[in-house]
Amino acid sequence: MKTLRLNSNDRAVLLGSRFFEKLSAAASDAILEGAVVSNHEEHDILFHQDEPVDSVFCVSSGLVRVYRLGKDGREADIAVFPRGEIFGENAMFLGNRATANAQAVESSMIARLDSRNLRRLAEQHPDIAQALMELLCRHGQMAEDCLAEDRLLTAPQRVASYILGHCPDGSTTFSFRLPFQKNVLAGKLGLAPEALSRAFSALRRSGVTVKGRMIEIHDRQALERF
Amino acid sequence: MKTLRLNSNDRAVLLGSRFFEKLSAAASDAILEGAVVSNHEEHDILFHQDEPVDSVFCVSSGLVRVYRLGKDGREADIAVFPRGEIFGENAMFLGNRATANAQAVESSMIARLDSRNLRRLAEQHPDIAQALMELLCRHGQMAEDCLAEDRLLTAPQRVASYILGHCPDGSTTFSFRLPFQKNVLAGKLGLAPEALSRAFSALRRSGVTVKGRMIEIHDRQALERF
DNA sequence: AACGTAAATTGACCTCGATCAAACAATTCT
DNA sequence: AGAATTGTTTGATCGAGGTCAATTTACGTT
Repeated sequence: MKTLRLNSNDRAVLLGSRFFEKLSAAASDAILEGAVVSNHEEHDILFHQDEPVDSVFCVSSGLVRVYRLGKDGREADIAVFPRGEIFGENAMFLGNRATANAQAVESSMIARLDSRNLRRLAEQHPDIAQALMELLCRHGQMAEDCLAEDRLLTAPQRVASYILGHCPDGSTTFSFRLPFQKNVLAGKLGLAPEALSRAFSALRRSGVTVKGRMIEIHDRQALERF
Repeated sequence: MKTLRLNSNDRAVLLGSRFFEKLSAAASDAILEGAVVSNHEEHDILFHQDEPVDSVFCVSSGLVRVYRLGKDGREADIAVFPRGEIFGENAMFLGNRATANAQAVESSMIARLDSRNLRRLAEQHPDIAQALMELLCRHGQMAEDCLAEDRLLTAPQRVASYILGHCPDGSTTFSFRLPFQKNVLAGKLGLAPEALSRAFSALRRSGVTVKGRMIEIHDRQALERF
């Protein structure tokens, strides 16, 4: 695993992300100043819960899973971050300790921004502070959404909700490719892989076709009713 | 329900809260400038999901439950806020729309801070922005903790974890009074009241005594092992 | 194309917690 | 105090989803 400065592709990915979109080029440059990027193989651990962490992380390519460990060794996914997403920012506000584990789900390029630098910039530039607040808020919302879905929806309903989240508003029929293995989707939805599989086959009766990673929806309404 | 300016007691409660603790008196005064407080009866709804909200809320006295509604009418608690806690700040960053419902669990005094004012202050004062970021982070963590516990722990384990959260570090034996009805605790832990009841009786075998709202722990280790 | 490995599916079983109903306890009200 | 209301516990039943084992399918490699 080598650590390098960002190349132009890394920069482009990060700058195109939600976090940077409202920031000026100058502000973005200041944040990325001194950032490094490193390559991680599938299953590599990026940080462990309770470990000191003095960076904020950003997925330049690949996929990262953030999860907690139960004392029996079972794992609970908190979030899954695809290319362009920032994660690990919580440690910045909690004594530089990670509150979860992070693992590369596939071979990934991970950028690291120095959190001291970011904190200093946030003090000086209200728009950076604002961007950070929006990031924290989005991540809080993600967790709340997840919690509410876990508590309110059955497995097939959660899967239906996930699919609908990928459906453009107007269309009644559409298809898309899962951005990761079903494995990972199951974890993200808080399900065992077997349960995800059964959920898909339950949805088949409502016009959902699954072939490998391809998902086809034939009747949006039926899904919404589910 | 009358709306008034804050009295000295309200101010004292808010200023003693986590959010204000690191802020200067001047900063706190500026935030509380124009704040109003109103009385709400048990079960009063403070705001509904998707409704426009242009305040940040603070519990001056009483108890507030934040929850989402499933389409079948079932409710899932996201968080419960006791006296001194701030809530509803998410709407500030999401187009002034509430992402959940909030309800007074008991007769409560609720302070309302103007969110435009707060946003403006955060732009001008880095320490206020910092306090907001810490608030957002704590609330995000709360949701993540909850999610992880839901996914990793059984009902009795969640209850044990809740009890241990109230146990001072050193002591092996101690007791405390539940800060709200079992009803509410059940919701907070994502359980039906019956399940909470059964969880308590399962813990009885591990040295937990429950009499009304009083909880007594006789063997901390046993609880931790559970 | 064929092989080997890893992922996904299916079936059988079992546990946990939701739900419904009823008994019981604790408050509040008169 | 006694009645009425509300909260809590207990019992019985049921269904959702976890786990384990056995296939089947998909995919990367040669």
